[in-house]
Amino acid sequence: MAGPDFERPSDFIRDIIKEDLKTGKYDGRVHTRFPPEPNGYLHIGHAKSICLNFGIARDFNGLCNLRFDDTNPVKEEVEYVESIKEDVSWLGFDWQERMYYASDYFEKMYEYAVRLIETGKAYVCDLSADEVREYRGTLTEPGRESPYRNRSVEENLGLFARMRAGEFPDGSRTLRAIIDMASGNINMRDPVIYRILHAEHHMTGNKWCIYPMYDFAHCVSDSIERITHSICTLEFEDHRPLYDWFLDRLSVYHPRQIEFARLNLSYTVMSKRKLLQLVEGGYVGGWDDPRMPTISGLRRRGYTPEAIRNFCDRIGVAKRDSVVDMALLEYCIREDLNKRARRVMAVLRPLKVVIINYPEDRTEELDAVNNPEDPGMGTRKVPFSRVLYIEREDFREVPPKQFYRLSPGREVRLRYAYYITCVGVVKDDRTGEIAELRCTYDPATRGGDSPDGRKVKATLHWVSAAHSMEAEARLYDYLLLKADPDDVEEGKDFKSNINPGSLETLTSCRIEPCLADAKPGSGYQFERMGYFCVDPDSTPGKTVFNRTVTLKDTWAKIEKKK
RNA sequence: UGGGGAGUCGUCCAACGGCAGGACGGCAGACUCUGGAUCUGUUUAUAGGGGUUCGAAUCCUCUCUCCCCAGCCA
Repeated sequence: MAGPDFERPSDFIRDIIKEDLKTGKYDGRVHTRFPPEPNGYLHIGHAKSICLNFGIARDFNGLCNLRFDDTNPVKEEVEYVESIKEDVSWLGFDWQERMYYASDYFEKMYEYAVRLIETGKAYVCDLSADEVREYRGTLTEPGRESPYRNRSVEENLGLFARMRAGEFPDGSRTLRAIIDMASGNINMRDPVIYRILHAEHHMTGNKWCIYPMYDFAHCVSDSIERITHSICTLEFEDHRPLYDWFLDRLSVYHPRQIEFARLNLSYTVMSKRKLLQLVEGGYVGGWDDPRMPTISGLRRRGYTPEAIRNFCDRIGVAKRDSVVDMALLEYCIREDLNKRARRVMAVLRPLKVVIINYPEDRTEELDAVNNPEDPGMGTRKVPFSRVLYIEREDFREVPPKQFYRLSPGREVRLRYAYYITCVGVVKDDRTGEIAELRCTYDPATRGGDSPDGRKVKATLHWVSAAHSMEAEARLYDYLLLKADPDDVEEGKDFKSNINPGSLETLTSCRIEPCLADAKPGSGYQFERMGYFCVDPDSTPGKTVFNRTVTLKDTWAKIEKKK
């Protein structure tokens, strides 16, 4: 895969790896892994981790595994496994034959747990969940040792085997590590290694009724796969001593855990819990709603893998909490689409224009450039006739200062067509709304240039009324009104910041005939309006477009300032 | 008030004892058959106090602020 189109800066993780390579720590190997739990959809924050892990493997000639961290059967489903696989490969990464499940290692993990018991490092505890909590102590007070902590190895072995055999109900017993109930690090206060869960697992079915906890399963999985650098997010920093403790007591291959700051993006939310609230509360249409920061949402919105990868390269990797500006994500997709998207004319809010000096029965085919950034994309023919549509916002009966589009008496250019001058405004008798514009055209300006060299200040996009097709456009705006969605009044939550105008649906758009063959997923630039892509909701009768992102709009900015 | 982390332009990331730099955003201008794109200029930062040093964002020290941890979740 091609790298970014700018020099990728190093980062503290790559620096560590370079150092390890220099000292021969892992015999020159670099092996990472992306370890999602299949309990939800991937989002842009996961993309950061995917790009980091797979990117490091690529940069250092190493390998990156895809591993499903599926140790909690009550939350995990195959549906999520499928969507995660789709999203990772859509992003452009390839785990080759190395797709694993933590559940692949359940037998090995059981053996390792037995070994811990045998070496006096683990015990079966009969305390209930509530009691364990009570015994754990608090952030400032040490915990107390469980009364079951001193059971004999034989008794522990017997009890653990019976846990596996299904002799005990859920929650009645756990296997715990013997570490230090007075540790300032609460993770070290005899953490649970196995719990009893009589639940069907998406991979192992009913084979198991005890399941390992994350801290145990994760380090063991990394060790089994001979991962060199186990990269995770900051909240696991406290867990590193435990990660190291297990592998040290087990005397097995020991990867190095490195933590980095997760991605936060302004004007959106990233936690699975909040995303789920948006879906279940009906605030969005689903996990792949184009307003969602999920990979599937971004894909449907028209984002490309290239743009997302480039974004992940640009945001960098560090250990400090941060919030990346949504404007950077938008910059990345504009940058990508500007180079590749075919230009096309589409009128979102049509205003009828009659060219009164143009023959009624005439149609011309005008040449239009498909992408000025890439001449190789060629040209196309656009039909022109007496009755046209232009964008309603491109006409003002009383033009404000700095508005230099169409108004009575003013001349503008219709892109690739002619100069036209507005000579009349027809209004609806009842509503007073502008129903139609009367214009004249200058036949000498065919193609859009005037032989006498006179200038016009504006160029408008347009479509021929008779030749254009109807389409629907869905215009998206930020899902949340505030850059920090959690900035709310006392007693309220982020949902009070939901943007009621995050979706505007336009059903009477008029599009150029060349869009007749537009396929779902394909992206276009609607000249002057933004980048759009075809939504899967499209039917043969009506194409539905999602606005991926607007173009930078200087006029909109001027108007907003007033 | 326990433990673990982190503080650099508005935002994100660099600088690893030697001129605080880049990107995005903002502002201004040039150019333009997209008020797009492109190009140019510009704005603004080392949390605070002490110390070491010829020289400190970087080393030491004290202080302050922010984040994470009390699931049989990951």
